[in-house]
Amino acid sequence: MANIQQVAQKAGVSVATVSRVLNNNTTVSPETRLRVENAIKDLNYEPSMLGRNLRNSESRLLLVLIPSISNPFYSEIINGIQNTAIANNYNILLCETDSNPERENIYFNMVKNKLADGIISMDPAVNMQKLYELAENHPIILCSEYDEGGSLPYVTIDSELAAYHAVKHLIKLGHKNIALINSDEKFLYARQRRAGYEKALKEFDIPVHKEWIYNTIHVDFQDGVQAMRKLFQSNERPSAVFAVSDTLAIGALKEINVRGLKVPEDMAIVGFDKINFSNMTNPTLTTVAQPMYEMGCVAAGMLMNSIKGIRVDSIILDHELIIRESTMG
Amino acid sequence: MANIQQVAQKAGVSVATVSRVLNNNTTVSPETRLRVENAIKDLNYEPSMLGRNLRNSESRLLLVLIPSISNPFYSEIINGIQNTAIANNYNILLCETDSNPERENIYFNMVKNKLADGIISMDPAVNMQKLYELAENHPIILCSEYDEGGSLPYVTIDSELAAYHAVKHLIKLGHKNIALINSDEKFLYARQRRAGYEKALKEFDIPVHKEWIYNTIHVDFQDGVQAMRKLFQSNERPSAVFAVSDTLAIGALKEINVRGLKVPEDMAIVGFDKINFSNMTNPTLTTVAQPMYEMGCVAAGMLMNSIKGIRVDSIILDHELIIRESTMG
DNA sequence: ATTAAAATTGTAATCGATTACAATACTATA
DNA sequence: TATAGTATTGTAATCGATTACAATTTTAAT
Repeated sequence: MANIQQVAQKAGVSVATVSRVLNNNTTVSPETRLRVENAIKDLNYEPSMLGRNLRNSESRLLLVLIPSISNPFYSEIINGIQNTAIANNYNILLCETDSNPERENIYFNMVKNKLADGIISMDPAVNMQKLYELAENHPIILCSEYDEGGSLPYVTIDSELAAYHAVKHLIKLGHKNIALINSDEKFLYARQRRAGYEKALKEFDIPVHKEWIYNTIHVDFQDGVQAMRKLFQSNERPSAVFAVSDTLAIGALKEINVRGLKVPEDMAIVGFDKINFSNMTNPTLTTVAQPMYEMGCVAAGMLMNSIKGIRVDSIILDHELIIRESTMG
Repeated sequence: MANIQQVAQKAGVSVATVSRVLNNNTTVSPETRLRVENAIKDLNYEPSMLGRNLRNSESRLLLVLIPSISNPFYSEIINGIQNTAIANNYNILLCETDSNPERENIYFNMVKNKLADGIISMDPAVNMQKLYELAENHPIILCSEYDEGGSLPYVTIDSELAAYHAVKHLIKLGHKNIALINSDEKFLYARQRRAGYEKALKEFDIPVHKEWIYNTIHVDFQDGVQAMRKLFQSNERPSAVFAVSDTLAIGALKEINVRGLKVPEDMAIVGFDKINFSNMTNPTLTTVAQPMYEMGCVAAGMLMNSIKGIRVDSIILDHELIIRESTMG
């Protein structure tokens, strides 16, 4: 592997000139440029990022923290982040925390060790204290998740409003007995979605049934199944369910099907996230779409600005209710 | 941010000694070690990977090429790769090609630029010619996909045998009219799975119906739906379908449901891959499991060995038939 | 022809680590 | 005590780029 010295020698110039050609920023005479370019081709030279990064004190890598790679919710966000990053000569280091603090630590250290220039965190279970410590010296953006009243910049949607819209949609369809399958309310988004749920009910003078609110431990398919089982055990059976994630909704759907009931005739369902699979179920799932791709792009843009030293402000993006078969037959 | 010089000064030693403490390889006297460790703590020092990587001529990053992040098939493999990498002080650069040659080029350049130490490719549409060029100077492992008769080391399963087992399972259940939803046969795995399908039929003296073999363009849900529609148009309707991917199978399942038919009573289905969602459909999907996590671990191990200069041999792992509701009611 | 200004190129320091080799300090043995 | 052997530490080169500053060449204006 040739290095910049060898190119310089071959072209009969100094390394500075080669570097100038490489970064075509300062003036290099056309003839010299040509000589250098030929030398580069002849030697099959590729500049080493190791040298460049050390000199520039940057890795041009963005650390992206997600709880789990297999959660399809993050796919499109990651796409947006990655495309934006690449367009700006950055790349991403996708890291799965499994909500495991040790893992998290490894990743935080990567930033301290300059292996990454900044962080986009999408982990709702992230250790906020450590994140703030890190934020003193490194750019950090929260994506989808955020810290209410905190000082870390974020991109997200208005979860309360989105939940409100989802539940209102069910009410407009004539449903009064609407259950909520929520995740653990230690998560901000869970509290907000519950607030939106209750707000819609109150607006239409529908009392809130504690019995019809179920909190799951995780946000997996099986939790949805479990939740639905519980709801079937309640005294009066609800006629509709709002689940705060598609995966939960799909679990609920399965349990309803297993009992021989029809969606939406016997039980309507609304999910949340518009994951790919929500379109593949039978019936297809009504859900709330977050602008995931855009969210990823915005988050990446914010982080890169922050790295450049530009101050960034938090952004709240619009959601959209996607009405499909699970509520409209 | 403190650097190694400052630590050395604070501890009253040379940078060499600090480096020795950092890598605790050569002998450092206990007292000196303590002084250095204290200086490290006092200064909140974190070694820079930029300096280390340049000096060591390595990035300790493994490039992982996948066609699409949102394809759940890769999740577990990636998990395996990442865990193995981290355990060995490596990390992964997860790159989505979208089967786009330009994108691919960007990633290949990252290796040439020393931003990554090697490649694990899982992209069936990868440009083999370029991969071989790259392989002259950089370690490359193929995972799941491979190049028949080629010289690149790979980890995979025996696709033909797996397909054979899947179809045999259907035959043992009494099916004779078995359709095949295959992907584009430009892919090796597609040709192999077709071979397995035909082998099973021949073994039981069942003729191969051209009409019942459908090749999709992509491997998405909608392709499965389309394929099933076509199969419903054939003169004699098959009683079972073997789809070479779960996503296709789930598409087929949807189309069968839409027509008011029951799985497996009216039509049995076998998928391939055991993606997470294959367990969440109604009915749950009989499928062929590849040992994905293990495959990822093995691939990562092979790549790291290859980087170390150790010669590695290709490996074929075992598959497993997962019998669920879509064939057994 | 002279000279100031502009364009081009080179020299050498620098980023932050690792490590071969040299130098020094310590220990044990005769 | 002298000395060989071992343990510990330091010096300085090195990885491969970038860039401030200096030096040189070219251009243009008088």
